[in-house]
Amino acid sequence: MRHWLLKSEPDTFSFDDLKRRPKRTEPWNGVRNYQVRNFMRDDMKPGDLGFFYHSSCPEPGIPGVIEIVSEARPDPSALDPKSEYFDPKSDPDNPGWLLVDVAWRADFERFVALPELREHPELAELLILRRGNRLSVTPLETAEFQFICQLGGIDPKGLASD
DNA sequence: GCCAACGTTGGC
DNA sequence: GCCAACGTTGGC
Repeated sequence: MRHWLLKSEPDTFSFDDLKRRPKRTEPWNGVRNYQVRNFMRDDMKPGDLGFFYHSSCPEPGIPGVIEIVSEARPDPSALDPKSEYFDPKSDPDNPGWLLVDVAWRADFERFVALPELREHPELAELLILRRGNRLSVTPLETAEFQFICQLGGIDPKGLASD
């Protein structure tokens, strides 16, 4: 199983918004970066666990755990002229942009803020902490995933057995 | 609001 | 294919 960190601006779509969705699931649309598209297409699998990350907000950090619940599939917003994610160059017969469905999985007992992530040598390689990192989806090592779960006050083994 | 970093665009 | 200009991201 792979692990992922998905950024979202909470003013636009927060972890609580995800939790309130029907089936607590949301299509992760609007990805318009090829590297992230390729992660979704080639590496993400249903059952993968990851974190929701709040960015561009007063308190950036991780509120909890999400699960990837679909294979990659075409992102309809790329073809919708009314969508803010509309891509006029998209071809309906050859969808270039993809999405996966993402489900709420668990709240952290404690919110793990960005400065706390930076404190730990175990997380030094975390892509999200790299200066200038702009990818909205980044992979995590299993050890990093488990470590951050513990910072959040939950047992990663409890997630695996489900 | 500032600014560093990086992806994309487009002229050549 | 190069690369400068431009736009966006995101922490501070």
